[in-house]
Amino acid sequence: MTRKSGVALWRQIADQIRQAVSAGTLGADGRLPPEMVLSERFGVNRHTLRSAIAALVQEGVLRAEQGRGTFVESRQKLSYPISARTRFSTGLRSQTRDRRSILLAHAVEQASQRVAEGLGLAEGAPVVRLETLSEADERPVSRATSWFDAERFPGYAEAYAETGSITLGFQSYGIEDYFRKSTLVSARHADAADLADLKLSAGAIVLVAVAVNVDTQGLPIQYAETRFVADRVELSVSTEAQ
Amino acid sequence: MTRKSGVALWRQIADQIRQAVSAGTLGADGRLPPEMVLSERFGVNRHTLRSAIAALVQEGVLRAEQGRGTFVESRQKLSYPISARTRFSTGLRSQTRDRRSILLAHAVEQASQRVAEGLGLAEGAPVVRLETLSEADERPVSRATSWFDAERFPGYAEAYAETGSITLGFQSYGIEDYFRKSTLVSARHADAADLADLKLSAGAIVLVAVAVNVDTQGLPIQYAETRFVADRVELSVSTEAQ
DNA sequence: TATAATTTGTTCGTATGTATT
DNA sequence: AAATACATACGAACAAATTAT
Repeated sequence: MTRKSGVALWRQIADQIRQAVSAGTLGADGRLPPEMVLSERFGVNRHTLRSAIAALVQEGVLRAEQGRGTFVESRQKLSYPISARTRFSTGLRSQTRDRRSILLAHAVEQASQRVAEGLGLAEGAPVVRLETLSEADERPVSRATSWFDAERFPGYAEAYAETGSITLGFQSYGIEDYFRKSTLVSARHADAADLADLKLSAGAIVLVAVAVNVDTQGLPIQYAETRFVADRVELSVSTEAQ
Repeated sequence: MTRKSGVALWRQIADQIRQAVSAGTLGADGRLPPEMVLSERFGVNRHTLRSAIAALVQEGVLRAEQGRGTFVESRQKLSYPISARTRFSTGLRSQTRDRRSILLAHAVEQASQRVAEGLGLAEGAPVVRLETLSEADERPVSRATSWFDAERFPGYAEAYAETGSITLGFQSYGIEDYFRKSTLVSARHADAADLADLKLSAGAIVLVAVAVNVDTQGLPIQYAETRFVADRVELSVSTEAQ
């Protein structure tokens, strides 16, 4: 194993273990092999391997018990559906008990070129911006920034704050139904803000979904950029029966 | 900025710059501020900043010219459509001139539980495995592992090698049309094999798409796991008009 | 054209973190 | 626990290429 890549050896090993565990090629029975075995398998010193395990214990991926062994903390990935009927609030309801969204901040601002394009507005048009955080089982899952046309939805932030839901927020403006038009999915390292909001450690990955929702007439009503914690979430695209 | 996180300072800075550039908050005019300015802005020594820039130059994100400055190499992301009619070969045709797929290896093996489930076969049933690499403009874009029912498609690897296309390979078995049934999208750090095949540097991210294709009767005919270079690819999900 | 200013590239030295033995 | 080797980070100065005056 080489160093010099800018990533310490213990973190490289930690990443490999995290991945092998999630792929099921390591600790499939819930238990990791002894440190000596692992250190030989990865070709590193036991000290280095222990640093990696310590980091994963800190992250909540593993649990080490003196004299017994190291165990996998079961953490199934949340599967987030993406379809024409995608709703941010309903997608994960069945998979987790305690799920909630938190409104971190909101403001009225001028639409950037990107936002204006997504909402079909002129650049600089007034838009409402919502910053929200979603948690499942007491742990952060996603961090979203949404924009709405401020002329059509004045005070949308308040409507959202009262109802606690995007869908219910729209209902107070007479919108009974809406559809997901498009979703662009990419992935990148979490930035400083994401690291703080989503309580991640350096080097963590976020899945980024840029989505446009439209009303029944096909007019854009929401432009959103959601950052999902890649370790905890997968996106499920169903394309059958069209 | 802290060290000791297991990720070198220069790499943290590199990640920040890469992201700021792609977000347009840095080098929007195609030119980066001088090293002295950047090193002060990020609160690091000029050496450290230069290491970060060197890594991004190596990656192809930036270009440095002595005496002139450091410039942004425009590299638009390839947008890969995901829909019921998704074809691996046709998706990117319009966005790039030189695109090709390379068959790295193939074998007949016994279906693992995961593969068997995807193809609707019994665990241990014989399957054909294809290892392929896709390039666009001389650079690796994706690395895929595909499985096919060996009883229904004996010698599929040869059919693929001759035609150079999944779609044409199916045609030699009388399958004129097929559909993408489902796609699971996740993201992770590239593993050692991905780093080598996709010519990436440590810490790089891959978008993983696990897909099932079905024939017109709805029977699974292909189970595939594709790793896309996250820096170069975004997945585009269209969900309108259902 | 000549010179100064700007900007990237290189070379010292020193201190600390990381990994192995 | 200690010794050793390498990678990372900072500081200062100088060299080389380009641009502005």
